[in-house]
Amino acid sequence: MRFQYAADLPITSARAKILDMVRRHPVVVLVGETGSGKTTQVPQYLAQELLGAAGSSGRPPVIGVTQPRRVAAITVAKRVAQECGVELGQEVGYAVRFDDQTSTKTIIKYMTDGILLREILTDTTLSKYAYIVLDEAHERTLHGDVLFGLLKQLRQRRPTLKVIVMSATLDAESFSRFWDNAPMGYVAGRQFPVTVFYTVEPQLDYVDAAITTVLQLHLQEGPLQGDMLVFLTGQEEIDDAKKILEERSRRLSATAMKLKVVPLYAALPPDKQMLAFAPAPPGCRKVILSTNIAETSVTINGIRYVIDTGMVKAREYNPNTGLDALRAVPVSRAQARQRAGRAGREAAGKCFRLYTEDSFDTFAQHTTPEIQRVNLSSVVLHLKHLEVHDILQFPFMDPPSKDALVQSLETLLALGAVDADLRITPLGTAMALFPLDPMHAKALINSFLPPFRCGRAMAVIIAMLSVENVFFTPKSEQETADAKRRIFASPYGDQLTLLNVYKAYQKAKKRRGQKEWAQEHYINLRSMASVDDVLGQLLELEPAARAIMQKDAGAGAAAANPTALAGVELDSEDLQVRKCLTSACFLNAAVWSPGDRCYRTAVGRNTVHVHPGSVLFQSQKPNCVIYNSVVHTTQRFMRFVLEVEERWVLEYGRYVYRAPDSQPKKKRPATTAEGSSFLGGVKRARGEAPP
DNA sequence: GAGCACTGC
Repeated sequence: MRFQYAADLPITSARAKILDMVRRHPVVVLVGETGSGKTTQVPQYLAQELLGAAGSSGRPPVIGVTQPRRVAAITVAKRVAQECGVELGQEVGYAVRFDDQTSTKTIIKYMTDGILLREILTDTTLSKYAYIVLDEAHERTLHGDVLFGLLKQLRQRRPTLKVIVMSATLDAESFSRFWDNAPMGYVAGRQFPVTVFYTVEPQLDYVDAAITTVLQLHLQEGPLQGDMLVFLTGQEEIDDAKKILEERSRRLSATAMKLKVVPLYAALPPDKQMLAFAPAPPGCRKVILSTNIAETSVTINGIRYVIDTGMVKAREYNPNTGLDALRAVPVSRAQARQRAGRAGREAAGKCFRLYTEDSFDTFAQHTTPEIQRVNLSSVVLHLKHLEVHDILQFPFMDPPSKDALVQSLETLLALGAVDADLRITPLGTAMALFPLDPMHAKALINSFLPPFRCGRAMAVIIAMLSVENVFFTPKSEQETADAKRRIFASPYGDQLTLLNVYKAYQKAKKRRGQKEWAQEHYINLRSMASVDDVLGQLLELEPAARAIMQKDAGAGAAAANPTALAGVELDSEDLQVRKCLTSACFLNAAVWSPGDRCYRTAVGRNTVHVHPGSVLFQSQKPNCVIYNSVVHTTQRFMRFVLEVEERWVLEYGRYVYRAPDSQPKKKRPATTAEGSSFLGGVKRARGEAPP
């Protein structure tokens, strides 16, 4: 393994200082701006340090470098392997879900933070690692923040483990504080200057303002001076803006350079996404209309102008209702700076902010860390599995609200993943094996056990639910797409429809016609391929989960499932699937309220509607449904809805819906203030915890 | 009566 000093990178001059800090301190915070080369170079410096010190026999210790995104882990590993003159997967490798390119020789291992989190489940002290480098820590991803707390605890048990936290933003003091005042090092970046302009007046219609700005700029700025990147909030907005922009640019004088407008958002199929990266045809300026996917996830060459509407669609989770909201909100100042930076990757650029400087000052300093915006039941189950019993005392850098933590414990208790003492149960241990939401993990485990026995179908459904964008619907062909897909529709709802789609996909694959099949039915083939990957992983993990369950049953524990609804030997697959899903998703039940023509959630009595994308949107509304998720946009919509029997919900959820009149409770109880009726209620059921 | 930011295991 040879090393190249990459003398032209800003970080090279700081090498000695960085190594000195790492030698003298257990934890170091490195601040390196975009283009500093820290991601590729620091792990190489550490590798030299290790190889220099080694009188090694046997397996060398590993430098683990985490990244928030798969593409980053893969591309950086490739580049570093090349710089070191080694074959990828030997001394330098990467590991992401479904793709592990490492070997026993691997010294530098790039990986997603989620991979390291799962490795801790099987190697709780991360014994093979000498260094853990947490890159892009400023992004504050859910997995990254959980790793922060776990590594801080782990360092007490394994003081020899060294941690390097790398961040791109200057305010790294908060990281240093979290890590007991760890020393900070700075590495200059290589970023061209970006001149920022604000509007003088606030803009009422930012989409219109964006379109006007694009056209004005296009006419004012010299010919072929670079492409434009416009940040908007979502698919619909982008498609609308594209149409208007194309219309108006057609009316430009014949002498003006042409505009090529390209949309960019995650739901776009890969071939259409590629158009945003292709250079504009000669004599043409490219305008990319993008969601915040262009903020961090992808880099487009040739951008000299950024137009920032200052808005983003952000997810907010309400622990009191258990429901998600997706709303367009102002960006944070850090986000706005990140967007502006996109204009200065190759040369000096300009950024036009469609808001006043005064309003910029009112934006939040940073985007709220993800851990404060999501349902934590999966994270809490993971921590319980790692024997972190007192979740409220876990060292979160920015702790989630107590309500959110308590609510996730209630969910786990209702599912039977923890017992009345909030200790993980065998079922919980089995659930934690799966990279799934706890409800899905429980549905999958149940499906392989009597009386359900629909494991294969359930694994397919859960795999289909855990990938995005199975259906691709261009706005102009919406009716054709809907009609083509109607053949998959199940009268019971979306989960069984997804099963039908997968069965049709498999048939098409058998006759090697899946490409045509996908095209004809407006289905994203790449999503179907990831369904196959997920399905394979679930089926691979399942025997271990079943072994835990059977061992527990053998030890004299209660039967895995209530038997009151048994007799399913004669049930059809549809019926088995519906009962099995209810046995795990009973908290996500909603009942039709004929008076006000909407559904009410069983927990919390919130008003919800069937999502327009559901097969049940147009049909007559069943009395009782379970849903996969609720998202609050213009209204609260249930996504993926399935008709079930109300009595199944009451039976499987009897520890939750245990009111004397056997009606679902009126309101999700406030567990913190008023004596925790739900939690307390289940506690009274001690000794007969839910299955 | 009419809609889905972005990651990741």
